[in-house]
Amino acid sequence: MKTLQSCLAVTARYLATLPTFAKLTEDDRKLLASESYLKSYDKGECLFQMDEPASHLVCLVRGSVRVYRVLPDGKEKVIHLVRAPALIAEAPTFLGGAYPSSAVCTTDCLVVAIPRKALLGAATRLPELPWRMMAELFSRLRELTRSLEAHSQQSGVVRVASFLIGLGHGKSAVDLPAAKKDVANYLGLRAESFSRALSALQKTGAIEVTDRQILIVDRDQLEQVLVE
Amino acid sequence: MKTLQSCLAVTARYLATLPTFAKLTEDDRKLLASESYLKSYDKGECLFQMDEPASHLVCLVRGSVRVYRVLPDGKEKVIHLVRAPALIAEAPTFLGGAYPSSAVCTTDCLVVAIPRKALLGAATRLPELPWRMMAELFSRLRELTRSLEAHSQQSGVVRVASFLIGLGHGKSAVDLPAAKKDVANYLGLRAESFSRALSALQKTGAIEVTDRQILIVDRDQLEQVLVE
DNA sequence: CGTTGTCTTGATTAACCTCAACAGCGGTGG
DNA sequence: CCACCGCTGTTGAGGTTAATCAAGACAACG
Repeated sequence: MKTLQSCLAVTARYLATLPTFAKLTEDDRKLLASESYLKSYDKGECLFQMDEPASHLVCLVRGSVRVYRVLPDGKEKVIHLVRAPALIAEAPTFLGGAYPSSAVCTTDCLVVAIPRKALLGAATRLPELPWRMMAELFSRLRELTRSLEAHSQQSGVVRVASFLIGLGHGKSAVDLPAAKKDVANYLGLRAESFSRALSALQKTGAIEVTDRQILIVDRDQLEQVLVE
Repeated sequence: MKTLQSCLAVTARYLATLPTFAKLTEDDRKLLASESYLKSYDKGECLFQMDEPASHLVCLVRGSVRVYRVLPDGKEKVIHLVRAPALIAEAPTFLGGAYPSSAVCTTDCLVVAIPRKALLGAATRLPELPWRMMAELFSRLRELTRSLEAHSQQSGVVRVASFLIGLGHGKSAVDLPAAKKDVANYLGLRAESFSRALSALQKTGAIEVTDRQILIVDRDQLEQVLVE
């Protein structure tokens, strides 16, 4: 991790890429930026660990992050695969307490870290901020709900297909946001099963796989998998 | 559903049983109560349905509710099994939009329904209210996270055991909060598998099952199941 | 008394996990 | 430069879990 020296304007510009801060005035963002830190992380570095006090709100402005929990038996469960731009751990930072999960970079990352104190200050100055945070929380809640539905009702191949469709937002070439074993874990599969699911989809001609890059060759066919 | 006539004091008393409103002054609760409705529902009645506009916050003060989503293929997934006292659908009511799920009573229920308008009014009068809502949301988020962990990493029997342990809060006799098929669905199991899991636990002597009532005979043994 | 819905039990099947072996790749050090 | 290592990913064989299909017990109810 390296804390970067940077003028306020640059940090503020980074903040503007996040939906939560996009609608603030430039001055408000600069004020927030003046109390924050711009940091760069290498792939594999840890942003924070489960049970540490939530001292900073992580604004991921470049890169990808794996958010996971360690279970009593030592196994990991990947909860989110986050890609910039996104907020991480806004709830514990806002409400106080410890991070409920750990986060490590799956690529090199650029982060604006907003100290809890600064965030709370901004929240009293800017009454719309808590509402935006709440909306963020709510959409996170819905993501988890969908995830839960998928885990308990759909087969592995279906989960993989719907994950790929959601990943591209309509584009036909998508990069997996993390190593395959982590994507597999996120989808509730073993690495082996994920690998087999990808081969199966490739065999039907729906997709083509090249390392971490997936080409959606036949979207209709891929969507067909969902309803079977 | 029957809307009850009731003096403010009674409705306000009901509100006081909910942690979110417990710390308000009695006057604040009465003001909120004056804009709300006290309703009784029979078992099987519907509180609200997915995709309806979220017009009311449901404060469940007596009874149990099953919150579920209907998937594209028509199947249901039970998201929460709620027991009074509890709030239901606070996020969509607070933030606007539609209910993300449906809710039906699994027992006769008593509810204080707070219209969205009244809730927003109270939120501006009482600045701590949004924070409490947010905390509520956050704990919901954590519940879902745990649920997700359980679904993807633990076997059926383990999920059942840990559900039973959590249900009792230390008590040794617990009532299932819904029909077994709904509990099964909540745990990500078919009714048949849930039935078999209960028999298995009963056979080891950890629990005794009588209809919807579970007696935890040997808690140590039940907890032993979790780590195997 | 038939109907309906819930729950249980048994037999079979399919999905996924586990274990094991191996290929490819990047890094490290002789 | 090559040998070695650790890590990721793929593939195969075999085992286990839970879903599925089917049948029937039982209680609630009109």
